Amino acid sequence: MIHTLIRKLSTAGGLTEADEGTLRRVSLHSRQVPAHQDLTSEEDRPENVHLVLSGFVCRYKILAKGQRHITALMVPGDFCDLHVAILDEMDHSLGTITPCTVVEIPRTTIQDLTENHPRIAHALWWATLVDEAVLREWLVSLAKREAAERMAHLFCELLLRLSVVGLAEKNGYALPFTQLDLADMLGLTPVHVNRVIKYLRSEDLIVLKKRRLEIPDVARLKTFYDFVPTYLHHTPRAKKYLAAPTQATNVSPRMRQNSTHR
Amino acid sequence: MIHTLIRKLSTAGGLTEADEGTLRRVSLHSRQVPAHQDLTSEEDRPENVHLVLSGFVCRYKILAKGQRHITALMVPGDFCDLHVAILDEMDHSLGTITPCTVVEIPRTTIQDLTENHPRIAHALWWATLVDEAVLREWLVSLAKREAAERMAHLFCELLLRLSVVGLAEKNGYALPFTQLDLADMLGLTPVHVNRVIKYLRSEDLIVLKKRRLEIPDVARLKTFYDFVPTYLHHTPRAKKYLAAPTQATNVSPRMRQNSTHR
DNA sequence: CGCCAAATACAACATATGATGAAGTATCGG
DNA sequence: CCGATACTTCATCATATGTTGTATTTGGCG
Repeated sequence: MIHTLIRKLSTAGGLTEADEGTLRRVSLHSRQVPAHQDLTSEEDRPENVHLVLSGFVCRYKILAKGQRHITALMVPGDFCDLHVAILDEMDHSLGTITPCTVVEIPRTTIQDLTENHPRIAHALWWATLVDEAVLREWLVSLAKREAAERMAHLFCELLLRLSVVGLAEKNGYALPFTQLDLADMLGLTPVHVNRVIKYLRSEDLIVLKKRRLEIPDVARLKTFYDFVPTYLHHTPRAKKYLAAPTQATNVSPRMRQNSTHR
Repeated sequence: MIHTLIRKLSTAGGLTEADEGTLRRVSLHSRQVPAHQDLTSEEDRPENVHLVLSGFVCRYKILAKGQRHITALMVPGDFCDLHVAILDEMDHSLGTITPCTVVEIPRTTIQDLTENHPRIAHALWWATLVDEAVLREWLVSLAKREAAERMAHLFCELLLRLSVVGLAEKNGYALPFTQLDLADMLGLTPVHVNRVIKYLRSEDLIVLKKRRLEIPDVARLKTFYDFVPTYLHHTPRAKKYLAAPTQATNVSPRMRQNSTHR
């Protein structure tokens, strides 16, 4: 189970076997959390860091009008809040989307890791920065990509991230989100999410049923929706999945944009 | 000049006079950079960290279609890339918006600071986390706030951030952006930025001329556009500026939204 | 098995924002 | 002081996405 963390951090660079042992030891005691439950909520001052071993966790904010927006997605192997202990209060919440297995690691343990295990410290730093890079990419998506592009982009990102921890096959993976969850990630209405899914299906760009996503031609999806995975900062090991585009067949121009300025 | 950094970091918590001296020494050698010039660009592997002493710097990405999106704004006292040395390559660029005074600090110096000056290290961590919090807030803005709200939110944020470093008066500050710059931050068209400015003016919410912004009634703007500054994690010292809402007068419903779901 | 709640699907209409183009108005170097 | 360039302003039209409401399907659970 903990393999996910180790697999992920290994892509960052060298961990020794001793390091891996340390990580295993630190995350022995996990607990199950049901779906739709908060791990921490706004204005908490959390003492523990959360590591996801299985399931999906999201970081979200609730606006004045009661709308939820999901600012980040944590998959197995991801830390949720490696950092936040430094700030006085949380400015967001963490909640499960699916049932999850989660490890709670005391701040002091993290401090020990960063002070006495330089390679682990470096790997944790790396993970934090990648998270931030993903956040920036989501920002750009919201700002400049239209709905279909945004959704395709998310699907490609997840394919890569899940591949790294062994949770995706060559062109498919379990996607346990409701359309409302997707709406709250993509900044769309549930209705429009439905429309876009319908469109992507009609173009044979995705097959989505029973909470499982298949991408028949990854390169095609990637090419047409401008997915450039550098921001994920993964090493070649993961790159084999979303490889160079084959020459792609065409996608009808509707639901795509070729405007010069947006 | 360097006071801006010290003022900002002091809001995070205690720096001793020795710490301040250290910071001053580290940032002695600044250089002038003209407007519209890159400090680093994508795919660089930068060796120096940039600290802004005067002027505005932005972090931006260029999309496949040539569009620019600005993901972050650095004002005097802000570091641009405290971190990025850990990743293999930059996934974005840094460019000046106005002429700037910038200090380039070698990575090794930063390492020394974080290893041998615990209070400074803590303050730098804090600054990094606040930057990330701002990024999340921008994400939410793009996802759920309509154009006018988004712009008002940005103006409020800048009032606070600039106040902290002594670059804003009680309800105004220099705003040296073109409408195109604003468009690239807010994820809007320049045309629409113009429309929104026109609207905010017509409601007497802002006075914007000669690259200077005045906010006649800060509380009113803040209230009607749902600005909650906790995400900036400023201590009471700064809070005096955007204080509790007085009872606010009304804003016409056009250009505002009261939908339940977006 | 069958019920109930939740999730999906779809249609019709409303609107915020984008696209384009063109006319004013600053700004700045020479 | 001039012209060139960039910026602002505005009008018109186009469209992606939101809104509302309802029907259908799915899935968990007694």
